[in-house]
Amino acid sequence: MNSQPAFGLTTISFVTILVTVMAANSQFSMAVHVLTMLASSGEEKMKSDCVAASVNTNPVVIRRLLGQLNQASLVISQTGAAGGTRLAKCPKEINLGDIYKAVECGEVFALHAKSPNQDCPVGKNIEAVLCKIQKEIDKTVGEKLSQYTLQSVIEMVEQGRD
Amino acid sequence: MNSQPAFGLTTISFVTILVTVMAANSQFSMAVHVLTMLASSGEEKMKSDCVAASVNTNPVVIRRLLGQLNQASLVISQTGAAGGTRLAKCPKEINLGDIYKAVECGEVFALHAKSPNQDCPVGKNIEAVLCKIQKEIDKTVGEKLSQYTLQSVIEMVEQGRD
DNA sequence: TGATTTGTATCAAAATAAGTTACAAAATTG
DNA sequence: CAATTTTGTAACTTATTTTGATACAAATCA
Repeated sequence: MNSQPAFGLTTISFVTILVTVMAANSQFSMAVHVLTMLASSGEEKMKSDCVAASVNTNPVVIRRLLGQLNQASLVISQTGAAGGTRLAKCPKEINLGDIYKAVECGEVFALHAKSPNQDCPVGKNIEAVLCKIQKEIDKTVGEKLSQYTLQSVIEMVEQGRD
Repeated sequence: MNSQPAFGLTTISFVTILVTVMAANSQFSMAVHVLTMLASSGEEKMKSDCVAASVNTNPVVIRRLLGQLNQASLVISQTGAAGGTRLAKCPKEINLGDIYKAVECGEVFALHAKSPNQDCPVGKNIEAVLCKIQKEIDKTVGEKLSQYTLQSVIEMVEQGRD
């Protein structure tokens, strides 16, 4: 009777290529923690076991994280006995923006899970608009995070000490 | 032999109080979509079925979302036959910062899942530091999002139309 | 050579997000 | 006022994402 018309159905195919990257959630926090630990150890290499004990997680979780930080050239690792990881640059030369980029798949909010109805004028165009906004917000977050160096984080951690 | 000392263990109890809030991920995107739909309908109330058809989801998902937007005084709903939802203010008076606040539990990155080791000088203090940074980043995101009004989103959606 | 440590694959578990069904309460319509 | 429609919510299921654990090869050192 007075029922509003639903839009026509659209069939959409997705081909999902799953690269098994490490998940991304509290990883930024963990990464900052890990790098702060490495900084506190100076030139000396740290083992994943020791870092894991501070972060309170499994050494493998730390090693996966270090893998990403390594790819971003923030740390240097060495295998074998007496192996371990140390910072690749000094704490003043690393900022939180670098870390965010290194670990995040990098979006503040997610776009629609399912594609909206393409037969609706709004549904057809909203995704592109949201995508544009998303990119801008992420850029803003990156810039803001870049204002903090790892050195400044270390100083804040030290001040908090009682 | 030369194994670095692990920090002592700390037992931490969690009491998780689960308020069944709607989850928070692509909800901001959905919320913007929903409000754009309502705006396009002007004074006239829209039904959750119709909005759901555009977003390509279940009407209940939309109603849950509308509940949050209602609490934030962004929309007005009416039950019963000939019921539905309309905007509570005009699109120029709603900005994306308002919407973000309304739907998000509101953090760009998560703090540690498990509390870090309190016997480690870094573990003991890193959370507070990250929390402070998190708050500042969220503030920045809110401010940036506030630069977009719903009206401006509508205009962008209209421009994308072919 | 033997011990140690990273790197990575694979599996398991937990947490989170999204979707569905069901139904009471509210409001309109005839 | 009875029938119909629509929101509001609870309860449940399913899917996806995130985290944690085990296992082991390759690298490195003493």
